Amino acid sequence: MDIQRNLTIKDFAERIGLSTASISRAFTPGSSISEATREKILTEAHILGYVPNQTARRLAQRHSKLIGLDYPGNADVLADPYLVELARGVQDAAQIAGYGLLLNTLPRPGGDDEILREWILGKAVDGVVIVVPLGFPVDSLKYFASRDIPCILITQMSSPGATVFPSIQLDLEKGAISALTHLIRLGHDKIGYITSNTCDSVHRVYLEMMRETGFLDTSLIVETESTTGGGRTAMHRLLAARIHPTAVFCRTDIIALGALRAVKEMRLRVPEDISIIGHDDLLLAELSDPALSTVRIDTAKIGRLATEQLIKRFQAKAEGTHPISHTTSTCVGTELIIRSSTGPAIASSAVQHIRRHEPMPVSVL
Amino acid sequence: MDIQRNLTIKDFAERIGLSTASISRAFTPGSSISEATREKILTEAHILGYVPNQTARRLAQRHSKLIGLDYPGNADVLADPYLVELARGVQDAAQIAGYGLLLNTLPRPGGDDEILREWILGKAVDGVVIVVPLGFPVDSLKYFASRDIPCILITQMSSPGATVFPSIQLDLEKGAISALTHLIRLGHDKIGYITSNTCDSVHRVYLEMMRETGFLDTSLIVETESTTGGGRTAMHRLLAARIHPTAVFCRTDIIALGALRAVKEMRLRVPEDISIIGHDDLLLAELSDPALSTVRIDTAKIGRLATEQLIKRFQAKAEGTHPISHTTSTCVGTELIIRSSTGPAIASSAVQHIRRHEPMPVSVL
DNA sequence: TTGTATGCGTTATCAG
DNA sequence: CTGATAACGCATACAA
Repeated sequence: MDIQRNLTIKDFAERIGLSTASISRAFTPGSSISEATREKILTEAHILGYVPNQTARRLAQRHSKLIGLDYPGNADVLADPYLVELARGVQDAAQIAGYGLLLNTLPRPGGDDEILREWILGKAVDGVVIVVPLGFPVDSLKYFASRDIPCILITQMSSPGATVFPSIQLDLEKGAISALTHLIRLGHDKIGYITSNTCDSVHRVYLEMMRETGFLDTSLIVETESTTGGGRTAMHRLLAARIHPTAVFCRTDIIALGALRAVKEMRLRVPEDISIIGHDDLLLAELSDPALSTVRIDTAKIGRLATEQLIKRFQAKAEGTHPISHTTSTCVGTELIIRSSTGPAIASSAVQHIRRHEPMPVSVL
Repeated sequence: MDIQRNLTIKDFAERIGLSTASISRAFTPGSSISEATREKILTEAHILGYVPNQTARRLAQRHSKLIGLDYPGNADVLADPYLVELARGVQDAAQIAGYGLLLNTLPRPGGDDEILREWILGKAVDGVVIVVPLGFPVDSLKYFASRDIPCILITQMSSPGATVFPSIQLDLEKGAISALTHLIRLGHDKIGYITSNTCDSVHRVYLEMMRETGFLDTSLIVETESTTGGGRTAMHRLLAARIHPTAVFCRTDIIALGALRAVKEMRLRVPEDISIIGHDDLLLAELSDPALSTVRIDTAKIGRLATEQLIKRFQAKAEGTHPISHTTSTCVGTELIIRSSTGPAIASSAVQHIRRHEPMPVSVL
């Protein structure tokens, strides 16, 4: 019993003496076909190795069963643990619903949204999850809003343009406030801030709280990219200054990990000499030494949520119903996680002048 | 100038007074069309928002421009940094070549290769990269070898079944030998081994070298899953024994990170009291404290290599030429990276009896 | 170089 | 419930 290499629905139908329509129906749940013939077709199919051609199916059904994940501005999605977490949530939800996930990880010649054009206008995907970095011109996406490929945005709360698409909004304010309050209560008054994003709500919260408490010192703010290298360099710069902070709030755990390393390189202790707190609560956060205090945000869940909502939308569309508003938005909050990298600011003023060694040699660049 | 929602090639052709064939040709590099008309068509298309329907294209061209990545046995691809690295390489190479990547991350009802069936028999993908864990019955994949969807295996050298498909073979022996030699030269004679895989070449090398040197003690071997939790538990078990190792070789960096944590929980120092060496050289390896000595393997490169070879194969097939042998296999080796988690076994015998404190409280379970 | 007509493998429509 | 046939949107001989 040899298996034909290219068994089409027509061949298969002839082989078992039925019409192509019946075959098709056997593979379509909920279609009018007797259980007996469906059973027969399915077993025969398994024996002969017939599986409906997915591409043909998608063309006829006018959907691709594919979802796109786009992160405008950040090309290296799989290099950023935060985005991997997010992608994981999206992938899981997509696959559970029977959808495949397409990633956009490389910048393309012809602009960032070249692939979005291809996806949406070319109907390569049924929907797109767009992770919008703050400061990104959401209006540039308006072009796509009029097409019939649904999109959902993952963005920060009070971000402009959330009216263009439905969105999952991250409410980072409370978490940021908790983190800073935590440091202030520990007695810190020189609180540094290392960030990869100077125009988000976390940054705003930092500025406001520092102003309110009178601790604001803009020389304690360093902008860098969200890599360990960036965090390390930034922290070294903070430590090199005459007045250096006794606590540092890092916008991402990745930055915090780099900062942690820099502190160790200067032979200072965390949290005795300097407290460090991160943001995101990556898996790594718990693993570092000392374990990182951070602001937890369930990234995978956000991805899952976005995807489920997206799928719900174009399934509703397929059924002709539009029960979900076009500009629905769901909010997801954050939560302070206190581990071991933050502590009281007792001896810090003394430390500041005493501890000044050569940095340790760094074996790996 | 309104943009029609569903602009098909036919509509578009009529709009600009040309045939559908010309439109099609304009979007097909290397087809016989005058540069003038192509130019015109492309600009008009951009204005009117016409992009060829990908699905229809794929059907007509009989390929999906999609590649599948399957990891039989491990469902949680995106939770394992090692596999993420691999996926990154695959994704990059795929996207550069204009292919999308489909991941299989969830176990499916009806067996592990259910989705492989769908992919290969349903021609949902043009090719599949299969990451074969050791011990996996490669023969179960033979069923797919006869189909015309090319597969490539990523597997360990001297793994059976590499003749079924072309493969990228990981040569882990030299790296393992280097790692163990490194520990032996440092004076260690009680070398533990924590692994997630008891039937691979690393394990074999460990056994052989321990036998040769007369250091073999099977009570120093612990099997666990490749998670930090697994590594931690395993290390605690080793430390609880009467005779505990002065150095431990961990099969993965993830395990090593967990082990490192366990050592710290017992208030022992790395590498003064216990040396730890990992395997894979994840990004995290360099970040840990102390930085992890490990066996480097360029995982992303392997993914890239596999994908490039896969794409080359079905492009050759499309052109009717078969320049690449069906059982080509490429070897990729490893390299020892010495950082700070390994050191001489000087005081270890003393330590063994002196240091026995209560374990530190563990804040996070 | 261009246009015409047929095929890609399935689904959906409409009779029976 | 089942079968014939027209879409689905594009690519590609083939003819012009």
